[in-house]
Amino acid sequence: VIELGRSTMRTDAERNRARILEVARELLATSGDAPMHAIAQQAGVGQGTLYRHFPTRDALLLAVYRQDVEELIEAVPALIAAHPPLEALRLWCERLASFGPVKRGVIDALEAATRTDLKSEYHHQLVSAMEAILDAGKASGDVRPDATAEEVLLLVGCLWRVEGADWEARSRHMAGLIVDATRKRSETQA
Amino acid sequence: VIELGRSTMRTDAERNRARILEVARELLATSGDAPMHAIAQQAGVGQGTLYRHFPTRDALLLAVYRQDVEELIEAVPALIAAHPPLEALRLWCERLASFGPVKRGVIDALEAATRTDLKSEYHHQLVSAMEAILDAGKASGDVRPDATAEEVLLLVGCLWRVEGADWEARSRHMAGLIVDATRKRSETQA
DNA sequence: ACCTGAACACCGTTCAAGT
DNA sequence: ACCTGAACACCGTTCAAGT
Repeated sequence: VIELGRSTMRTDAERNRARILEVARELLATSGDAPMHAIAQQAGVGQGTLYRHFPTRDALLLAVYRQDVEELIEAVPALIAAHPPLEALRLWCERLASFGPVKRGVIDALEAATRTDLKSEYHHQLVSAMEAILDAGKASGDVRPDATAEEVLLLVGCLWRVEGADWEARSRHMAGLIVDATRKRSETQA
Repeated sequence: VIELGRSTMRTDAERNRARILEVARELLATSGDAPMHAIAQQAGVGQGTLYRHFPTRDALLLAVYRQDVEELIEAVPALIAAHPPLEALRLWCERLASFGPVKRGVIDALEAATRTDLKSEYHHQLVSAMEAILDAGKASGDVRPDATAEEVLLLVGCLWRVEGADWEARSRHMAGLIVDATRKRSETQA
């Protein structure tokens, strides 16, 4: 049979997969390092089933946060269209930060994915998204021409690490610092 | 007997401790996640001895990189004395980056230490060191008054993550971005 | 006092046997 | 096809027995 992009999965398999993702998202949000066996048990499946759907721990983590990451990537064009570049960058940072410390696993998963296969699909997409923002800013003269997408992404990655009670206000403030780091400086530079 | 700060350790114990540190530094530089048992074996001691000297893996990591961290902290006063604040910050960033990707374990160890006991001795010292730089810059009017030591430290932490062939030039460039993020902006701000 | 190394607990991953 | 769960390999940590 020819494999279509569609679900050629058996119904029970599909249900299991969905249930695993649901449970994993729940457990990982609270404990962060929930063991695989606990996820399988809570989902009511054997460990083998878990590994059939997600061949490795990192694969599961990435799948759990895939939606968030994709949303982040897809949001970029609209942001660029609706706002001046630096404002778009700031809004994107805040959206990223808004996932909050609870979902800090996203970036860990991404980092892991980036490290294992250096040409990770998502890594490339994230770089492209950031490049779109920066290029718009360079065209309008708001963003310094020497800022690269990779390094700004690295800076933006810090937002996930903000902890504590007022993480929301503090990460917003840090987003401002990052935006200013990419801003083209006036001629009166030191 | 009264415990002095001095070495009341038996000579063999002291030699073991030194040898463990030496071997650990070596192994961790290459593999990064070298197992405890391998370190003990390579050092020629039992696992119990390893744990007698360093009660946990994090403790060992921190001890291995203690020298680097202390050097980083102690370098601050001289930098402030010899350079204008923003230049001091830049030089400090570069010194930090100069440890290179090989020793990336430093920050991992620090992060782990910070997470386990939130009032980690070194975390506090690092914040104080960064505050000294920023305060000097705020006094001279070069640094924006709203920049906090914690957030700048978070940004600086990204420097460790720079990888690839030309990591040296790229981390130097990122240090420039971070310095600009803390710079007080002229009145002609958007 | 300090050292040794077998043993424990735990976790990611695999696989023979089931349906 | 897909599922189950016992089993394997590995790693951090402990502890009874040695010197």
